[in-house]
Amino acid sequence: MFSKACEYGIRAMIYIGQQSADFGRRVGLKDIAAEIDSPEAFTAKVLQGLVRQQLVTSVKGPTGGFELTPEQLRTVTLKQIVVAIDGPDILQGCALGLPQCSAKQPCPMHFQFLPIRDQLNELLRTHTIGELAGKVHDGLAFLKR
Amino acid sequence: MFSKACEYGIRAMIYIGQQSADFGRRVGLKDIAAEIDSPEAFTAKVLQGLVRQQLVTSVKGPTGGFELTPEQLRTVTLKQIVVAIDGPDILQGCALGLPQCSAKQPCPMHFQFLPIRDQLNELLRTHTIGELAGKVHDGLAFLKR
DNA sequence: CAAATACCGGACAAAAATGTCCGGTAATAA
DNA sequence: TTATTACCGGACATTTTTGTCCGGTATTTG
Repeated sequence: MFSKACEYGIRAMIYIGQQSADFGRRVGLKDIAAEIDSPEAFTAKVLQGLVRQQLVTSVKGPTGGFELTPEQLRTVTLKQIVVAIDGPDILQGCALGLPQCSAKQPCPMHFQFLPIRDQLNELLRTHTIGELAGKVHDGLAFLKR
Repeated sequence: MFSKACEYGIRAMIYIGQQSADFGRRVGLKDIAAEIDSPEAFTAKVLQGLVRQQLVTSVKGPTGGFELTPEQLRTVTLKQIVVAIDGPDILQGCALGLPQCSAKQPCPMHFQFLPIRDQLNELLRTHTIGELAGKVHDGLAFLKR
């Protein structure tokens, strides 16, 4: 479904979000990688990209690390993260890989897939990092194991 | 969503099915690759795997090629093809890549993703190659461009 | 200011996916 | 029987994804 990079990116963002929301605390790479069970250097690369797109904030030096501002917690959605890392293909590409697939020139699965993809779009569009972080805070969801 | 191998495999199967159903005609690799716009040698590899799993039938020599028996047309589903090529992960794996993700130990997206994945499962499980080939035959769907 | 910390960025490495080539084998047709 | 056809299988090549390493830079603390 999603690439490894995207899985790590989402998990990292939720963890950072949870720490920012609960304790107003920045978290370092080592901490993140340990908490979401991901390779540290690779996760760093993914987060660097998200920083460039301003979906998460980073601070260098001692006491530095990654954090989500209250606005980022409230406004950054799963969709933004997925598109930033994997591109828009999963949200709009043809299931059978046809370069041109539309209602006028559909692949054999087009009309069956459409509602499913629409729901996926809706799911990613309507869930913010802050909301998902809340579930982790409440012990209702987990980021590893 | 699906790998390239899987996209080619599904498209090839539908094309073979359409030719088998409409004309009782075997189709060769060159023909298939041209009709579904895929790399010939790579498509061969994918089909070889499907032959081994007996989802499609092949015959060597002159007048040889690939065909789908009436029974294969009626019984082979998209799900069988997808699982044969990409494995079962997309139908059961966690969206965030957690090795253990369940209702008891859910990832933050678990309960939102479940209905979408269930629908995908249902879609793949209930559509046969024969049915999809029929759409191509009727000019209601296409396999390239 | 100096030292330590932690992200940044680019180069590099390994693994997986994608794609190609070619000799071998089975089947058909003349 | 012999030549031809077309799939089979393995080796090989390329590209993409995944993952690592290390020096550079910005920031904080003493």
